[in-house]
Amino acid sequence: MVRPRFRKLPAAQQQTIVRAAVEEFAAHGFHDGSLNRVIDAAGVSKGSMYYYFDGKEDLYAYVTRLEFERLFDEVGPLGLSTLGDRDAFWEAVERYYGDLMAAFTASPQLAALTRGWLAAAANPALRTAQQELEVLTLPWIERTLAAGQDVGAVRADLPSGLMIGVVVGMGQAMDTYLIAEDPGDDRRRELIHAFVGMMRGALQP
Amino acid sequence: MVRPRFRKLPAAQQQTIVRAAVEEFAAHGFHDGSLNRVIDAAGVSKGSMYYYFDGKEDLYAYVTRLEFERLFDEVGPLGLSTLGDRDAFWEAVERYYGDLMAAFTASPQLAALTRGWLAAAANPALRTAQQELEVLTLPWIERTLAAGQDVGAVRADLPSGLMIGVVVGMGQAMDTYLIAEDPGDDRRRELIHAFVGMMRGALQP
DNA sequence: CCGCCGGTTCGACCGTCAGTCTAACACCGA
DNA sequence: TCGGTGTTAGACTGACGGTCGAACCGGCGG
Repeated sequence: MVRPRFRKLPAAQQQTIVRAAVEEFAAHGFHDGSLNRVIDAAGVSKGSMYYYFDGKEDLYAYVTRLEFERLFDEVGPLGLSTLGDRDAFWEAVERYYGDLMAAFTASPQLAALTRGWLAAAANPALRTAQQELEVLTLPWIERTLAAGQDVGAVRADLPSGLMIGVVVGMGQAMDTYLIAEDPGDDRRRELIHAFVGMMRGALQP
Repeated sequence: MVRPRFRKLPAAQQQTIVRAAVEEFAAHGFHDGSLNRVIDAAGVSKGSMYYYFDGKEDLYAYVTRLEFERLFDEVGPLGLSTLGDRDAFWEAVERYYGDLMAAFTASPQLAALTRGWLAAAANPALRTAQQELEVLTLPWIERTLAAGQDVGAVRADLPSGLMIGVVVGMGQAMDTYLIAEDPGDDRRRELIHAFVGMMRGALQP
């Protein structure tokens, strides 16, 4: 866990460190990202870095969480309360997914960080960082699925753990495809529509 | 690429090295697996190892491919020619998936290696190993999807690259779930049935 | 028998990594 | 001025993947 000392640092210095770390991890992922390079880039000594953070994984979890929170703040919540029927639910999901993808294309660095996170999340070396971030994302997915079940848009006969896994796996595939192909706006909308259609096919009762 | 010299070694010594590498990578994955430990366990010098293989990634790709080929040989092909209608196609897929999962539970080491491979496949550091193995698996998935399209069981309005990605992503989620939960035989059959149902919902026209 | 040569084996060595540890520093109240 | 506390610096450790030149070995020509 990030030490409270770090939060007491002048905002500018916090920003310098966080920015250097985000840049490094977005460019090289967790494994190939170098803590030593972050230290050099941020102009801080190794001793200080270890005085602020428990280690590389801690720093990674911290900055990734920071960026994800920024993303979720920016995109805003999925308006779950106003949903009446199944179609409305899936339309809301599609809109939301489109917003997320737009945020990713607007910030390639965030997209790279997310891709790296998805790629590395299964690695046991990141177990604690993973748990820290899952606390942020999984309940969100779970709530969304539950809302879909409330309006009869999502099947309720399977363990939610399995459905969450499938949703994450499909989303990861879609993200990778969209980032790799980088289609125009129209084509992207089209692909997202088809993709949410696939998700609907997989999840509806 | 593995050097031809390695194949000229006495079979026993090849096996010693391959076995040590499989053990190491199955236990720790690619990143956290140590080439030095493989070298120690196999009782071969570092110079010789680098005389046989280009490096760690090369060794990993080689032994993983070996294990996958063994798996595919064991499970055998999906009988595509005899398929008449959609239901028969999806039943064949379900049978095949069940066989794969049975092979995994029979050989936890192979399951661990596969899991590690799926987890690490997205990492750019493994690009060449990834391509080497995709040559083995992707055409197989592609052919299966094409056979499904022939009998009208799989939609034909999406790029196959996207569908392959989605299938792999869903499969990965299912594998992870099954390995983590380790249900009994009946429950596993049940879950696989539901899972293939989800896949069908996602892929059918 | 020697000398040589290509294929093979060996392990010391290199740069880099994440992480540890101790000495020094800055500030503050007594 | 002195001790104490919070902070910074960077030398150091062991392990990593990878490189390299020396040594070794079997066979062949002289």
